[in-house]
Formats: sequence, C-alpha cells, structure tokens
Amino acid sequence: MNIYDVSKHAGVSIATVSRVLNGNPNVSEKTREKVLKVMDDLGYTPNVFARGLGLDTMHTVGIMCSDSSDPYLAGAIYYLERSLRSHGYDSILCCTGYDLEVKQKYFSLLRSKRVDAIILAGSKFVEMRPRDNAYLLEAAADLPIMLVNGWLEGDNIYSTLCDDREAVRQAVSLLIRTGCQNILYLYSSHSYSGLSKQAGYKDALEAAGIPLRQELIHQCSKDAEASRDLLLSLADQGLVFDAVMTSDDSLAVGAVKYAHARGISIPDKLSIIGYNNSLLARCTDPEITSVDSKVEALCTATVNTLMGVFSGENVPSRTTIASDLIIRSTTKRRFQT
Amino acid sequence: MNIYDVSKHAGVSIATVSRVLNGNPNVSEKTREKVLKVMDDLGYTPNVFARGLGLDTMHTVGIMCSDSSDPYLAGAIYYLERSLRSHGYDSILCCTGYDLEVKQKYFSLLRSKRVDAIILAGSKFVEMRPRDNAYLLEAAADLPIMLVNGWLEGDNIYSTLCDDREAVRQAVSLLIRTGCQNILYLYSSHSYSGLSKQAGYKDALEAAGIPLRQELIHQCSKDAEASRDLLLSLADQGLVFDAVMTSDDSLAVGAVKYAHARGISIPDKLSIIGYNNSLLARCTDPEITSVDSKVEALCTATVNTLMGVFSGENVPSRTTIASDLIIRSTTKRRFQT
DNA sequence: TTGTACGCGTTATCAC
DNA sequence: GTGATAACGCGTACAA
Repeated sequence: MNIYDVSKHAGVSIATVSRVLNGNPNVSEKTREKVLKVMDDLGYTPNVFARGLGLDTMHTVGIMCSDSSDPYLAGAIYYLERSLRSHGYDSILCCTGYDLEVKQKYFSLLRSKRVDAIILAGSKFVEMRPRDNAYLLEAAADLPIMLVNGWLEGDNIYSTLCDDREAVRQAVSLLIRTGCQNILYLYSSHSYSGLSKQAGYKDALEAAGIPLRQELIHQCSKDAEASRDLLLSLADQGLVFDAVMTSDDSLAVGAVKYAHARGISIPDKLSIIGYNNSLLARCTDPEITSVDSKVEALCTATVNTLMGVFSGENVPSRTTIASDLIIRSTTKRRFQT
Repeated sequence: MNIYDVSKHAGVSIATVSRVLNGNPNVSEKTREKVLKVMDDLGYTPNVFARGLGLDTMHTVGIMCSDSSDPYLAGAIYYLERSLRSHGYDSILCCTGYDLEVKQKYFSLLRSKRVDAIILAGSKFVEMRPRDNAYLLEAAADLPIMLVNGWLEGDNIYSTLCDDREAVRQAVSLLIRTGCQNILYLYSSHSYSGLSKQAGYKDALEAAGIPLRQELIHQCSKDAEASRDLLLSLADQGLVFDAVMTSDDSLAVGAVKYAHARGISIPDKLSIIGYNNSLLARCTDPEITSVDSKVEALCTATVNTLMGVFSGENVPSRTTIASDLIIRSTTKRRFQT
C-alpha cells in the first residue's frame, strides 16, 4: 500500500497524489476529491520513513532528563510532550541518570536518530567545567539545543529558566518579615539553578542586614529522610534555627518530619518553605508553603521558542519566567512574631 | 556524508561498508579496519531514515499513558524507557488524557509512525464496552500491543499485571487480624485493576466471615484533599470505621489528613493502608503502610515479553506479578487489638 | 571476499 | 494542472 497503488487506482500520477497529500494548491478540485476518495477506500497512510528520508526530518525531538520519575521532571516531561505534540512533533524520551559519560553517550545516540532538536530537561545537564559541555556546543551546530531550567551560552542553544534567585529571595524575605532570624538553607545540587537559589538566600539576608553564617547552609540528598536526619543531627550539635528554606519540596517534607519528631510546633517555633510546589507539599500536616516554579509555563515557553527557531524567527536565547510563592501553613502570617 | 563517501575514501564498494556497518563476518579483517578508520575520520553516522525505509522499522516503540506526571505512571515510564533502551529500542511517549476519542486518535497517530509495538501503560486503556476496545484488537493484527497493568484478551495482545486482588486481600486481612472491624474501602477507578482490588477487599471480608456493607465502599477522585473531605463528610453522617483501605497512596494521604483534622490517633483508632508504595506514602507522619505493586518488575517483564514477541518466541499472553505489603506506621502490629 | 544493481516510498524539479 | 523522473541513503540478492 503505497503512493503508486493510490496513483493507479485514481488514474493519476504519483506526483499528483503527493500534491494532494501535501495540500499543494496546484490540483483541480475534481482530481483532489478523486484521489482523497481512493486514499480513504484503500486506507492509505504515507510511509513516514520514506518521507523522513526525503525531507531529512521525522518531526521528532529528543527529550533528555536524568530521572523521569522525579516529580518535578515528570511534570516537565508531561508538559513538554503535550506541547510538542500540539505542534505536530513526537517526543523521544531518554532518561540518562547523572553520570556525564552516560549522558554524553545517550546524547550522541539521540543525535544519530536525527531528531530535529534536543531538549535537556532539568538543571543537571550543564557541568561546572566548560570542557565538559563542549559536546553540547558542538552539537548545536547541527540542531537546536533547548535547556529547561538550565543555562548555557552558545550559538543555537536556548535556555528557559525560572527566576530561582528572585524566588528564593522573596521566600526568605517572607521568613524574615515574619520574625525568623536563624534561617537554615538546605539544598541538594550545585547546578546553575541550585547556585541561583543559594544566591537568592544570600540576597535576602543581605537586604535585611542579617549576617551570612556558613553553618546555616547545608547540602543534603534530595530525600525526606536524609533531610530529617540531617536536621536532627544539626539540632543535636546545638545549632539553633527557627526556619528552614529548602531547594526542593522533599527536603521540606524532611523538615516537617524533623519538627514532628522533636515536637516542635510549626510554624510558631519553626517555619518551613519548600520548592517546586509539588504534590509532596500538600501531603504533610501542616501543608507546606512552597515556591511554584511554574513548570508548565517553562515547558510551553521552551517549546514555543523551539518552534520559533524552526521557523527561522529571531528568538531570544534566554527566557526567564517569574515564580509564585504559594503560602500554606508552614509559615507565619506576615508581620507576626 | 553517506555510505558512498565512506566507500570512496576507503576504496571499497558501498556493499562492503554496509557489511562492516552491520557486523557481517564476510569481510577481511584488513578491509574492516580500513573502513572503520575512514568512518571514524569522517565522523560518519548511518542515516536512520534510509535504514528504516529499507527495513521498515526504526526500532522504536510507542508508550501511551493517560498522564505521565502521575507518580505511578511516571515510574512506569521511567522503567519502560530504561528497559527498552537497554534492548536498543527508542521510546516515543504519548500522553493521552482520559478521553476515549483522544486515546484512539493518538493511538492511530502512533501507528502511522510505524512504531514496532505500542505499550499501554496503566489500567485506563481497556474500556468497559467491548466495542470500545475494537480498535486495539484490529491494530494487534499489525503490531504487538502490550498492556501494563491492564488486561485485554486478543491475538498479539499481551498483558502484564500485578496481582491486585491478592494484594488487597492480604492487606485487608492484616487489618482484620489486627482487630479492625469496620474497614472502609476507598477507590478511584473502575478499571480492570480497580475492580480486582475491590474483589480482593471482598475476598478478605468473606474469608473472615465479616458481612460486606456497601456503605463502607466509596469512590473518590485520586486526590488527597478529596479523600480527606469525603471521610470528613462520611464521619459527619455518622458512619463508623476503624480502618481505611485505599486503591492509591494519595487517597491514603487524605485519610491521614482526616485523622489529623479530627484528632484521631493512628493506628490505634484508625488504621490506613495505601497502594503503590509511592513517595507519598513516606511523606506523612506517621508514614503509610502501602502495597508495593512492583512497577519496576512489571515494566521489565513487559519489555522482556515484547522482546520475546519480536524474536518469534512463544511468550505467555498474560503474566502476573506478586505484590509486597510494606508495613509502616499506619497499621497496628499483628494480633494486637 | 568483494562489487553491481535494484528496491524501499516519498518529495522535488522539471517539462508539458 | 499534470506527469515523468531524479534524488534521498541504505540493505541485499546476485554476480564475479
């Protein structure tokens, strides 16, 4: 069942069939209808491989992410796929894990599949050492590289990010305004996004004239239990804190667990703010105040930019999206003490 | 940069290049090395479109799911993709939502992309009315259809499921053994999986000689708040219950919230069991006893079966995987009252 | 062991 | 408005 069969049955040439197929206006209404009827009767579907061979594209983009079961990334993938499909593009998913070599291997695998673009979802694809990103710069000569919540400068590389720095600055400012003085900062990653958040924490302290204390800043693996245990041990060591700002909801969940374990009342004695406004933030009692990092907006903006690139428009290489602070019950009402 | 360029530079024919490319043993070691060197120098990558055209496959399978951001499905997609990739297959993701027409539309879209198989992840793809599944039966004539935690009988259709019925039976038996008498059952869906779970609930009651009471069985949308509110209103109506068995962790989270809202102590006055053993089960205080439905095993078994189908082996059309009950703190220790 | 020639199903470029 | 025909790049009988 191919274009030749259709052309024979319709008594026209394959060129005409192709024209009908692609909406070329240079076909008389009469022939168009005739051809369409035959296609329908025969249940003809054009062969995408042949089309891909001719056009050198199958309207497919690669989506890479470190772990698609992470709630944040799962959301991102959902919105990316949906948005791409609405523009007629398929998504090839590729979960890479966190190892650089593996990431590079899968990246070139994806390139060899001749996808039209590669979207890197999450902030884990930009390495600290510039030479470790060289492969991205090189690849960008052939196809657009889109970063979702990551940032890398280069030709044909486009970044869409949440303004994490400002988001954390606002969140920490709220903590300060509501009377917190010793604000612990828990983070899990040194990615661009991770560093931005930490900068926001410092911004807020500085604006309030509160001295920065390194002993209040701690790294912790992205896991509620790890976070709870870390807080328990910090408290045991005599560290005093009346608020915890975290770089991820899972860490905030751990903070809630810590407070419960020690019988500390939230938010009176301990305020907590999470990040990403995921499902997790609404699972605990009390529910967690969290930064909505606007995944959906981030993803649709990424896809829109990509479509702009495809159609040769002059699109910005960097797009920033503002966050929202969703106030729930782990923070005090404003100006309270 | 194609096979001709390589053949010219290496001074051999394209056939030889192709043989080298595909590991055909009928090439002298000398020529093989020569060709490999040229490929490397030129940075040659075979064109997958051309290859796909000739072989009528691009080693790609379609994964359909209703919502890839649902924690359970996100996990399934992660494991499916990983397993498929380990076998050299790419995954095209397609999130369909819950509307039958949309599912059908995307299904045929995926077929027109000539994927080698379609995996339906989650129990939402088998409809109640047989004629609504006709499109799957038809399609199975052309390509294998794999159901992950769904069941449909038909040629070239393969189902891999968790033994949900037995899982819930065991869970409810535990509740009974630990002294619970009035066990509420909360579920969200009437899918095959949903019905199996409910049957397990009935099995356990029957085995213990406890009469089944319809007023203890309630449907609720898969959302913690909805579940909490439902329980609050049931309690207000005077319904008495000392345990809640749920078909999903999110509903169990709602039950915990209900208990907190009413000051009911867990598990003394209220036992709770969730399903899927997701992240959510470990976010609450106390952490939730939950059925581990073995997503990873389910997914790798699905992919293994699929590989068997591809290689013409005689594989079972239905594979069942046993669950585990992960006991945490929302259930009493055994034989306690 | 190696090379030639053709098929795969489109799209695009001509000429009419 | 329509039709022939040449790409597109690979796999593979078949011939040598």
